[in-house]
Parts: sequence; structure tokens; C-alpha cells
Amino acid sequence: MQGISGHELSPKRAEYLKYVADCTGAVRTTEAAARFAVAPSTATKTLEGLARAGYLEHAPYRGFSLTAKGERYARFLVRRHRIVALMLSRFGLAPEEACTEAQKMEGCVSREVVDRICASLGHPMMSVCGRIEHDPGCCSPAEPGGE
Amino acid sequence: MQGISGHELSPKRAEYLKYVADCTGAVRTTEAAARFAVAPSTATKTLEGLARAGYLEHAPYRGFSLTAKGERYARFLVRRHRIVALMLSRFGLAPEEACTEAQKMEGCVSREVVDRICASLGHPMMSVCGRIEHDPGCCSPAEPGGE
DNA sequence: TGCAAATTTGGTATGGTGCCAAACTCCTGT
DNA sequence: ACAGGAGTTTGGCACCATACCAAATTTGCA
Repeated sequence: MQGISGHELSPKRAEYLKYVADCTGAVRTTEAAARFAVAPSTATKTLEGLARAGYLEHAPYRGFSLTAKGERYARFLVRRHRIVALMLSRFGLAPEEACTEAQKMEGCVSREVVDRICASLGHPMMSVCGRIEHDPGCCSPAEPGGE
Repeated sequence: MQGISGHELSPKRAEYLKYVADCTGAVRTTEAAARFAVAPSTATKTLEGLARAGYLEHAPYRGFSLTAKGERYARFLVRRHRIVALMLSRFGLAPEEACTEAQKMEGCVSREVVDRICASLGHPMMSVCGRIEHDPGCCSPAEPGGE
């Protein structure tokens, strides 16, 4: 994998990035502020932080959109969320419960661990909250020998 | 059970509390500073924070020791760590690996989830890094019907 | 074109973690 | 008995993440 450790972004930033990735087109400050129940200036600053780090592109007064790097990272974040949620559901948590708790934990789960759980689960296609996309080279087709 | 959510302490504070719980008798500032590789003043302040929150008792210039509350909470922290590590080992992580990764994640895992995983695992007695103590009323004897 | 809505900027705050230097306490050895 | 060194605490400062408000700025519609 291309150097994703899973700890590049703070939990909040990761949430914002996932949100931007979920939206089609550019995200307005107001939309993000509403989504996270914060003041618009807070949304601007958090998104600005992601832009400075190269995950988003900022068209001032227009909105924020994903860069290639942001898109790649967001795919990881979504996959991580779904793997963790699926794991929790295997321990008896109901789907929405698993999803909610996954949200709380996932920020601390490394890519390494996600890949291991993913492999151990047999590279599942579905989680409790959506399809799981397996990046080529990230987890599914890799691991030639062991595991 | 008694109102432990699992999110009472920041990850660092939780680590310090576990450390104090692991030591016999009072912990000196220097010991903690060495253990966490920080300046003595930092150790003082972090431990002071735990004391102010009621988890530790502070005998100035003498050391810090657990209060009843701290002891109870530390038991939860250790149990959480071991349950999470055991869970990870079930996904193919080697013992020390599971233990290391658990350390990174456990701060974000709620008591609720710990109890669920614990139950789902059949209230195991051993983890990859030590015995698992099941507080009466915390997890094992509870859950009368379901699960 | 002018004004309302949206956005950004700058100032400020809090909490957690960290450092250093200075002040203070403890204890041991002479 | 007490001086000095080791250990500890205090106060000041810094940084990052997150958050707010008020003021300034830009956009876009009427």
C-alpha cells in the first residue's frame, strides 16, 4: 500500500473527509457546518486544514472538493469503517449499533489491522452499512503466500 | 456497570492510571516520567490531573497511589485491554502484535462494546497478555436473558 | 447595482500534552 | 545537626485540535 498508516488524520478531520467524499461535487462551508453542528468558521478551518494537507482543493467562496490523494484516503476511511463495523456485528452488535460504535473506534485502527481483519473475514463484499471496496493491491489480491 | 462509559479518561491518562495500578505501593514522579519518557514535570501534571479527578491520591513529595475509584477504573482498563487484544488475536494477529495494536485502539472502545465482545467470546478467562478478571455485575454474571 | 446570504479572517478560549527553569522538600552522610 | 544533592512541584510557555464570536469580504440574485 502506498504508505497509509491510518493515523494520518485526526478523527474529526477523517470524519470531514468522509463527508466530503460522500457528497457529489464541491462541499459548501454551510453544508459541512450543518452536518457537524458547528459554526461555519469552524467548518472552514477544519476543511482548510485538510486542504493544506493536500486532501482537499479549496476554491475560496465556492467550496471544497477532493484531490486524488483525498479520494484515495477517503476510500480507505470508508473501507476501514465498514470492516470495523462488520467486525463488531460479528460480536453480536446490531447493524446500526455496530455502525455507531465503529465510528467511535475506527479513528484508532491502523490500516495494518484493517487489512488483517479484512483478510481474516475472507475479504467480505458487504458490511452492515454498505459495500466494501477492496483496492487492488491494498488487501484483497495481495498476500500471496501467508496469512 | 456503575456508570463507566469507557471514555472518562484521555488515552494518556488511562495509560498512566494503568501504570500506577501495575505498581505496588505509591508511584514516584520519576518512575512514571521514566516509564513514559517525559519530563518529571509532565508526569507530575498528568498524575495530578488523575488525582484531581479522584482516581489517585497524592502525597506531595511522596508519590501517587490509587483511590478506590481509581482501582475500580483500572480494573476496567485492564479488562478492556485484554478483551480487545484477545479479539484482535482472533483475527490472526500474533500475541504481542494484538497487544500493541490493542493499546492503540482501546482508548476508543466503550465499556458497552467491551461487554458485548466479552460475552460473545464466552467470557474468556485468558487473553494473550494475561488473565481477564470479570467484575461481578460488570459483565459475566449479568445478562440474564439474551445475548 | 445593491443588498442579503454565504464565506473567510482574526481574535479568543479550552483541554491535553509537552518542555524548561526556578523554587521547594526530603533525606542522607558527614 | 545540618548542608547539600536528589527528587518533586510550580509557573511560564508552547503547540495542536477543536470550538466560538464578531468583523470583513465575496458572491450572486433581484
